[in-house]
Amino acid sequence: MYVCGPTVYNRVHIGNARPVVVFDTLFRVLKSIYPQVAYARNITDIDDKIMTAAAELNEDISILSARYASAYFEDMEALNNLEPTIVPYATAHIPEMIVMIETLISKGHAYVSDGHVLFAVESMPDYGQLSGRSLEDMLAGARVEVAEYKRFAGDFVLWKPSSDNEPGWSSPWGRGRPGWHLECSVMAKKHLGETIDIHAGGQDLIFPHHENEIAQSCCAHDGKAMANIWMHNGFINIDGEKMSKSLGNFRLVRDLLGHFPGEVLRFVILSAHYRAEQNFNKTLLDSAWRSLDTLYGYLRGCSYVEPDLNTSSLGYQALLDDLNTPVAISELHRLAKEMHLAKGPNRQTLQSELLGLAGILGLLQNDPEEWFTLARNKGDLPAEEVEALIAERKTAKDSKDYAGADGIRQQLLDAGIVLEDSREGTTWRRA
RNA sequence: GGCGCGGUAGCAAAGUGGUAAUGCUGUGGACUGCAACUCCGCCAUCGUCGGUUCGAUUCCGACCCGCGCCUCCA
Repeated sequence: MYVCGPTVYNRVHIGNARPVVVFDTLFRVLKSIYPQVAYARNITDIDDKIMTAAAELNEDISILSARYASAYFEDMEALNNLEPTIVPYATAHIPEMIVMIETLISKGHAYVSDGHVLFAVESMPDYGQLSGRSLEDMLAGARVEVAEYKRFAGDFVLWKPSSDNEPGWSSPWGRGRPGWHLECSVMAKKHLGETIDIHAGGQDLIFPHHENEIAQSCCAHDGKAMANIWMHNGFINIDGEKMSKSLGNFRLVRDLLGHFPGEVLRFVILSAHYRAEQNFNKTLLDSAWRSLDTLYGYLRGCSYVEPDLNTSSLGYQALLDDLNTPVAISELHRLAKEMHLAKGPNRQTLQSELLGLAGILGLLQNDPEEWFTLARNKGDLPAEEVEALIAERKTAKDSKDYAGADGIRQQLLDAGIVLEDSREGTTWRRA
């Protein structure tokens, strides 16, 4: 499986996280079926946007891209995403890119023009198939001025020249850098082969990115399909509008993580079907958090059992059916409640089944006790102080001093602590 | 203009030709010293209008509304 990764020139937003979470879940599903799954997610570390950002900071592009690549890994890990099996970097594949360009030129699919190498889309009869566009459609909708070095308006760059102060690599066509689409074709081929099983990414990549990848790979490999299956996730909107810089409505993963556990973000993403558009807002995050609280609440106080995936369960079967995560999540609730009401050994069975399904979703990965009690912010009341006050309240309660007990409870509530009394004693959680 | 997606309860979100999962919220009750948690219950006829059908939210058509891509973009 190949998933198009980020261009590392700034912090990623929640929209960038959606394909990662969705296809990480698919990765987990695949691993539950196949002994070996090769999953590549690239890092695009050479691109004009990176060059612009580096120039603004007067910084070397390799330093800037390394910094944002590691920030990316950090953010993705916080969302419980597993490491892909392969993380290829574009700049580590320049020689292979040059080879592919040479192949395309020799087969008559690419031409050199004014220092550029361009892919001739007219040389490929099926061009546009993935996105359902004809060449005429593309010309009709063209909103950009056609660069004069192009033979045909739809032709795209495989290699472009770099000026002396721009990063570049020497090539048969002079010093330059690769076009964006080429990188993925080359990395997919090198690490996964000429025809891969699944190629995935955001919906917006269908055209032109994936269309162009297909053109490059297919033509370089004598017509072999690039991927057997293409999967595209829908967009995340903010208050009904697309996230964009001009609207200033970007939600960086990093910033959201300052207010919500990573698992809450993951839960939100998985609570909608991956192909559907999703509208992101605070209400959604809050209600996801409460849902997770409910699930962890059932688990709290249970002794640990090994997760055990029930492959015939409704939840797992739903995932096999085009990754129906909303149904899988609803099964999480069903299992948790059933477990809660179950008696005897049945309870452990249900618990391990619950954890097994949650594991495929990458949810419920925290220790239930810590989920409720771990301090999240600097000013949070330390657990020891909470415990001390609870003990104090118990003394008051035991002597029927309910006013005193309620005073302490209120004091804790003001500090963001909610108490829950039961026969076994008092537990607490951070609101 | 071309291509495409969607409109299901207050919010979110599955789903099916035979009267609609699940979560959050709200609400009635039980539990509790009071709460919180938990438990039992309640809250939708599926954008509009036609058609096909014994029967449609689910199929077909028209219309209305929202959105995306066609340019870098997850």
